[in-house]
Amino acid sequence: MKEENAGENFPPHNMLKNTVRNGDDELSQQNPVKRARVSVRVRCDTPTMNDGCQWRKYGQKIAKGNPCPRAYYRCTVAPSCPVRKQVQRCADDMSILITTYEGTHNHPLPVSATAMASTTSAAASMLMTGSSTSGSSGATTSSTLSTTNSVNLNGLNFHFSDNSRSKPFYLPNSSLLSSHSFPTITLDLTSNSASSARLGNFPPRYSTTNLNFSSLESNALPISWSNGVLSYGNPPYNKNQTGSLSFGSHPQENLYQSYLQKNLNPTQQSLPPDTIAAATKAITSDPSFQSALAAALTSIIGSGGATASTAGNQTVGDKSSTEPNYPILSSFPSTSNVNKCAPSFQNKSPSTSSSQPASGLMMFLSNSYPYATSKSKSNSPGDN
DNA sequence: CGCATTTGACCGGCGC
DNA sequence: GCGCCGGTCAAATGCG
Repeated sequence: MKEENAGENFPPHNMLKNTVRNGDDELSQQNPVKRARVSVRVRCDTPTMNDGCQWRKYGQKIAKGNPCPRAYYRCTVAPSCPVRKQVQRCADDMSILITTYEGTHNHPLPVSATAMASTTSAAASMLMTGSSTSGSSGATTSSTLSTTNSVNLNGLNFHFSDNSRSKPFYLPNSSLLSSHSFPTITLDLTSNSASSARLGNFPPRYSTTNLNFSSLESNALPISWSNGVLSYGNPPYNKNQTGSLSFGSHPQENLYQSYLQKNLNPTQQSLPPDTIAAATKAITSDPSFQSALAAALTSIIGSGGATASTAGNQTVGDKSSTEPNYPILSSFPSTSNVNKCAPSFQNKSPSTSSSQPASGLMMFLSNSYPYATSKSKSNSPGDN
């Protein structure tokens, strides 16, 4: 593996990125053809969201068409972690924060982060599977005129679009997803009003995949937490962070894997080349995915309160996984910074963050919060 | 003192 | 071939 990024990359010796574009490298290793990106849209007034990972800002740029600067972050949990994320506020609605994750963590993540990550990865994998297949059938969607498919899962709207052949982006302003031809999944966690508006804007040609969680509500989260699969506890990493959920015995990685094995396996696309629609269907119908999704959502919330309250017993799943590579494609909205987008509670707890009650979820999803920005620092160094 | 963030410049890719 | 835009690097500054 080339971790050219290895934490050391910053040191001045390669002053020129010359040739080395890590992203590509990873890309090649992980996905020969294309790499999926997961974009998360949430209503958040804070500069960044919390996803349980540590991020280091390495750049900021003003994208054309969007008055708001786009910030670039790199995962610092592990020096060699290639994962990057871009954070940008939606020009149309400044209250919406768009975070795009790219790359795969090659280190254990905080539980709260992994939960989200698994979800995103699953979605991403599925997307990729579908996209790849689309090569032949992809036309299917496009031919229909609309490259976007949406499915409603327990109140969650999943929007899949195939962008491999069309323009990558769905927001007028942004280039946030400018991935040239990388499939992109958008998890839309904005409130209905916002998201719907936004989605409405998505022209069929946009090639992104969108997961719209716009109407998340308690009922929307059928979640299977109860399964016992998830439990709240203290994450291995962010000790600072409170809200975290952990998986009882297995890292959610299992969910992810099982999910992949069942349906997403990129290599062996079990999904009918039918396209994204099929993929969407498959993914949405897959309980594992749902669980993962639920986990992810909880994680978001959790970052806030889950632990706080329930934390009593934690089942820390911990990094049980010592596995070198996490299947995680990316982390979710996160927590890394104090500014994390989270409920107003956070205002109170500057330092750490995070103990927001689950109720935060609703807030998180539906309301906007006052900026809590302070200086963003990376989140807890994890415990490691 | 060390670490993270900020800001400007540079490089590469893509489109025209 | 030129210009534009996005993305990343790197030095400087600030804060803890």
